[in-house]
Amino acid sequence: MLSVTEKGESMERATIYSIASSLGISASTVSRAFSRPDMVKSSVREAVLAKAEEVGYQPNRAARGLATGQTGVFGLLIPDITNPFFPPFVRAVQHAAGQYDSEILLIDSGRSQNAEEDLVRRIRPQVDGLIIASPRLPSGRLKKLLTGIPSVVVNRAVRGLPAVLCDNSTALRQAADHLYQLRHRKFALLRGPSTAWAAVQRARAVREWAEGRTDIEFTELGPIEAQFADGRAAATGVVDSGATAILAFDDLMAAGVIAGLSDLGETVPRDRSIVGCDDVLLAQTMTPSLTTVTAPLTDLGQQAVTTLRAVLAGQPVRDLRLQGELALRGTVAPPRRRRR
Amino acid sequence: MLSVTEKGESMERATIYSIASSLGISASTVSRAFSRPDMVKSSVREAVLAKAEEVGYQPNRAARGLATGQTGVFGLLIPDITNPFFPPFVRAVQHAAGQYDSEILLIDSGRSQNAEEDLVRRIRPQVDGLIIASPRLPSGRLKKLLTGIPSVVVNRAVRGLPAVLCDNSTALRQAADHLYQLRHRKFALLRGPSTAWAAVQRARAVREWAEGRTDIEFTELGPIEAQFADGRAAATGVVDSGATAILAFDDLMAAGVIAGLSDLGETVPRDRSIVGCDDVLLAQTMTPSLTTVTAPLTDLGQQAVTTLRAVLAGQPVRDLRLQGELALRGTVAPPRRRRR
DNA sequence: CCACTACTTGCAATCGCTTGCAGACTAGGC
DNA sequence: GCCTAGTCTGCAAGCGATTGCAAGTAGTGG
Repeated sequence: MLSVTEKGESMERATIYSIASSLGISASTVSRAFSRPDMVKSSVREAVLAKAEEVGYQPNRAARGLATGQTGVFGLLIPDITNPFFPPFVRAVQHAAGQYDSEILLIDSGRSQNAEEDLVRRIRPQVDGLIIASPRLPSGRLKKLLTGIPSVVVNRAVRGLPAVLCDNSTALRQAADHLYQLRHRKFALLRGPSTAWAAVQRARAVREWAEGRTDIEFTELGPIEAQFADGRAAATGVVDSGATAILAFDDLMAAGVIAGLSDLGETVPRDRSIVGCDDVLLAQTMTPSLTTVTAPLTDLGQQAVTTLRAVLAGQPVRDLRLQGELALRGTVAPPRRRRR
Repeated sequence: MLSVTEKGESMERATIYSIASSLGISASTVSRAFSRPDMVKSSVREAVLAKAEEVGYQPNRAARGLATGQTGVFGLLIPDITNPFFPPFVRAVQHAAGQYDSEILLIDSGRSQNAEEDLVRRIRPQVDGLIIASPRLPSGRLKKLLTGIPSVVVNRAVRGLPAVLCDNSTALRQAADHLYQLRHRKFALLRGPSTAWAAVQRARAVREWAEGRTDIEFTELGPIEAQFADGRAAATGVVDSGATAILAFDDLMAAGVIAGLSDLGETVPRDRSIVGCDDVLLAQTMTPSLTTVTAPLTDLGQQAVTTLRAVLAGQPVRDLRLQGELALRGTVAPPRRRRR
């Protein structure tokens, strides 16, 4: 009789009640054995834990969530998982969250501002907090959207919102210096999308560098969407500008430009030099590999989680600014002597 | 007094009760207005919906989950989000799930078998079903792991588990034919990791193709991990084999081989031809672009969700087998006449 | 030997939504 | 005008955890 009951119970998902009754104690004690171990006599606690292990008990998150108002889930909103910038970041976030027994709800907005708004609203009630990477929304709308939900913004600075940023202006200037020292004098900057914060920052860094010198030609092209195809299409503009040194908004765009130049019969770095930004997988796997400015994607992800947890704990948080570094690789060379 | 109460309530998150009381009806009716609209008189339903809109009501998922046993979340387990094969797939899954008002819990196992087991166990209680892509676990363990949770396996066939597969054997043979017609006679096959189902399938397809002919040399190399670095390291083996036509397990490996060949002073496709598999972003963005066999990643993702829903609905499901296609691009050319 | 902490435990309410059941109300058929 | 069959609606009991409060136990000092 008893064995039947036991068997029947073990078929069902175990609950604190099933554990409690099989141990002859109350459910509250079982609950506390997990959530407030120090409140429970150690012998009892061990018995509970052992039993839980035995029957494969796992707390019901929905029930806990209902009682505590916490879901144990973080939302992660990114504009385009297909952009190789994000996968390493997503992985880092996921791993970091896992350390704290939290899971990640992944949302891809497809680079659409409206989707960003809709999706945030949709997942808001299901998550404890939100990590939103490279949002495209104007600051005002973004801020309004994010009020009421603990969140941290990655790769974008918005006054009043906790941020984790990547600052590559120094490295970008180093890249320009490097090209300059190789005797490049004609530079082209390919700007990224105007709604992308990083694009503005990077453009500014390079522009400031350029403004300091009188012995160079400097052309700005764009805004250009951070996609391969757009980069490829931009190649003609680069050729028209006569620039021999190209600073692309990101690696994907750089790869596009290289392809576009190839369409026009040119080879990198023989005919022109180019440097990208972010050091995505692409940059390392293309041949020749791409000279670029690295982004500490893994740190970025970890810090995003750390910061979000601080926000959730009500601790004061300061914006974090991680540095990119110049990675010298195969797409930069001295300019070719040109027929004139 | 009343206004104070109202204000206080509107500050809080709205519930079916707050809506019910402000409308003078019962909470059940409000609940039904959402979950079983046809059971509610249309005038009432509209009033409820209007009020809900007004106060920004969103059902509490935890509460619903507790009552129904459904979370509205699908788990998506992949071995390595960093592998460019997966992002488009993940996006497709996420979008498809969104259509049904479900979200995606993303988990990256880091290509570890043990992690696969641990992570599945960890998220199992939090999701309605599981989509598990390219699992590395042996069939037996996998099957046991997945009993009790509705799941669909992608890119791996396991008897008794619903699967969504990508069959590229035909396209792979076409690729081999194409190389043959260009007069290649020395082939190398770079096998993928032995725990990867796709690797076994692809190797078999190519091997069968090769076994049919007596006028070729055919070398198998591997197993090789599907990473850039491993492909790069494999280049020397390729050169040693003397093969001029290379069939790589996937695009990432192919890119690695190209880089490795470049290290050895060779150029693709001048010195050797190579074809990859999957048509990941990488394949399209490298210069020259990679001849490869496409994988219908978007369809794969959608079908995975469709299949999972069928499983959840208790409908019978049949394994789905989508076809890859040969994409001719820039890394294949006739073999160079070699000094002898 | 009793009162007084300090620990442990159990009771019971609560989180917000779903749903079986029963009652109320409406409308059509005779 | 009465009965029957629908339609709608509300009541109340869950779902499985958490947690404030009170009761019980034990250890300590007077």
